[in-house]
Amino acid sequence: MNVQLDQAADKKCAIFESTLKLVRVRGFHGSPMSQIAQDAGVAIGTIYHYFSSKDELLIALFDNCKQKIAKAMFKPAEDHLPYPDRFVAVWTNLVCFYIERPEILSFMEQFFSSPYAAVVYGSGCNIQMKNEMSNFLEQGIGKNHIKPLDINILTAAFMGTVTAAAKRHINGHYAFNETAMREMVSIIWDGIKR
Amino acid sequence: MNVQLDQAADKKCAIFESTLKLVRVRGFHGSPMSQIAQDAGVAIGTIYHYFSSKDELLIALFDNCKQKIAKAMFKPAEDHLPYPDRFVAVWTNLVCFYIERPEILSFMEQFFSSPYAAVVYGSGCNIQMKNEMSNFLEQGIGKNHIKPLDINILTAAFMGTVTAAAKRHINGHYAFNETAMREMVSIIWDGIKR
DNA sequence: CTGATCCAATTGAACGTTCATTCGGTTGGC
DNA sequence: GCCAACCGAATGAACGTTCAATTGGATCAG
Repeated sequence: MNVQLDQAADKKCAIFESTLKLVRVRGFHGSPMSQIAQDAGVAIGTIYHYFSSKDELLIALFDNCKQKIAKAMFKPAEDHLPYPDRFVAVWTNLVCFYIERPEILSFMEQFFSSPYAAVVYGSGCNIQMKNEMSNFLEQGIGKNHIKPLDINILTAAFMGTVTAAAKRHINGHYAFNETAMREMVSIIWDGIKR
Repeated sequence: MNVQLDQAADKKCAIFESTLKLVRVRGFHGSPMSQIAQDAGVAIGTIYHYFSSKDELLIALFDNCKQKIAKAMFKPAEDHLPYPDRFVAVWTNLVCFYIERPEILSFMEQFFSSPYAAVVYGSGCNIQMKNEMSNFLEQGIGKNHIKPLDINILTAAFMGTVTAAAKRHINGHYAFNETAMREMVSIIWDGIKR
């Protein structure tokens, strides 16, 4: 039973990874189910056993990525760092995660700037990540580390700089080493700190 | 002759606008040539008279958008504002432009996070916008208004905050009025100013 | 242990649809 | 009469999805 579940999880995982890989280089557009299946080493029918449609596969993959992102950002070991250090850590964690897994950044961006985004905005299913991020920033305001700006402004500044930095690194415009990342996170930290 | 050119320009323009409209709500994926033609009020064959393929249409549209963006950002009337004011103006101009024309933001984002981006990165065809933006920021460094950070870091911070703010406004998460925009541009300005 | 039964997991050929593109024909200004 | 602009039915390829058939592990009666 356990073995079966693991096999099923493995297959789902393989389908997810193949989808990420293909979507990054070919777009949603150029990633047919037939190629996803071939790349994942399963039959087309198997994908439809786990996901009722291509749309559902992409939405499930989106949820899966969201969880991975949240896990990569907030590490228990860093929970009790002084707030400014923790801010730098969380920002850097996310940039590093995106740099390590460019296909996830690409997928998330394509997803958000596509009609699928409506599915997510419409329902309340992105509450989890929003809350974790919002909580973190609100905590900073509450403890007087951050100016009392609207949470949306803070979130936009945070996420905007993260994705812009990661994209620039990935497309080869600029190598964001440790120094560059510290410089960049300093820009936003200097801008929002009390 | 002049009339003919105008008519041709009108048709190209109609095709561009229809493509933008459709791509925003349906994605590249769900924007068939047949629907673009119908929405633009031309025959499919007419599109192929102006563009040799769908790919070429999308790349031409990308270039067209890039020019519009550059024009919206840098207004001659603001050229001689004190640098800090001009910085705020340029940042705000771009956010406002994207908010007014969400289909252009959506198209650019989809374009950049799709395989088409490689076409653009590969050739040197985005030199113009890069230069205008780079010049502006380098000018700020040269005149001691901005910290001497790498131009890529500055550009990433600038563009990242712009797109994040515009996206948040467009998808209804938060209404970026004049006050909110000033608060947000202050974050990055405080972070990079000398 | 044996063999009967069951069903989730898996397969890929087949189906109908939709797409990008083509091309032979029409129009209208010069 | 010429040619660029324009048209849209026709074409063939590619796509998402279906489904009848197969496998193999789990369950259990005898």
